[in-house]
Amino acid sequence: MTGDELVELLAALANPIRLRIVARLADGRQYVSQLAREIGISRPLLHMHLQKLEAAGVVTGTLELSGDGKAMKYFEVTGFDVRLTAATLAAATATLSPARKEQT
Amino acid sequence: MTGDELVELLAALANPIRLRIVARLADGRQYVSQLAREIGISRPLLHMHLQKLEAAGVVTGTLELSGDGKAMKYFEVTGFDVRLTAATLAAATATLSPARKEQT
DNA sequence: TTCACCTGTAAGCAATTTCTGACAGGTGTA
DNA sequence: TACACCTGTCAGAAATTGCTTACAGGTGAA
Repeated sequence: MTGDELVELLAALANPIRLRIVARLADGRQYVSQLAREIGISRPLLHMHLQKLEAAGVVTGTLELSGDGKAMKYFEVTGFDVRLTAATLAAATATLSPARKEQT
Repeated sequence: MTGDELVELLAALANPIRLRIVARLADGRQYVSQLAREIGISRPLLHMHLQKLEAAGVVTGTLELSGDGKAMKYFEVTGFDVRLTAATLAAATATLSPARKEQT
């Protein structure tokens, strides 16, 4: 995992709502609308959070057609497992993309 | 570690500059001005980042008087060690402070 | 005194993140 | 047709974060 990917992962998890999403999905897969109801947030907001979690590789979504023909997008957690230590962070930092200042 | 503390820790580490700070300090303690020069950022900016890292418990700073009487603030990494898994996150999420909507 | 270091902080701006409300399209049932 | 579900997206407000510039005070040496 590169330093940039690690930053993205940490940023994705550094949010109470997104932690609740992960906690809920750790108990089993769920589709978007129902998940929004359970967590108590609006569907567009949940959509945004799920995008960040999926981009960071924390969850994955699959669009399925339920028995009665409705399109349902189910999300579930991936098997991520990351250890945070000064040493592991230092190793990841070595692969960070360079800081740019006046790079046009 | 409570859910709120975890969020603070993740937020503190979810930044390239702060990762570089941790990586540098993992090699040994250093004082603020020198650290700013080594990383290549301004001292006020470094000060702000160090505050976040210290608030999250990632680093600690001690103000010392060097031999020639100058006040130097040395920072070093703490021995943090956190594992990120759907299960560990779910456990921490259980202790999150409640989401407030219209709590005046 | 002046210079070179060290520390901290406040004001203001730019960029990003978070969130709401409104919209659009799909299927199946009454 | 109308309603109840499902999906997605966009525009704009609100809040937070990141960063720069400028300032303040300290010590020791020339």
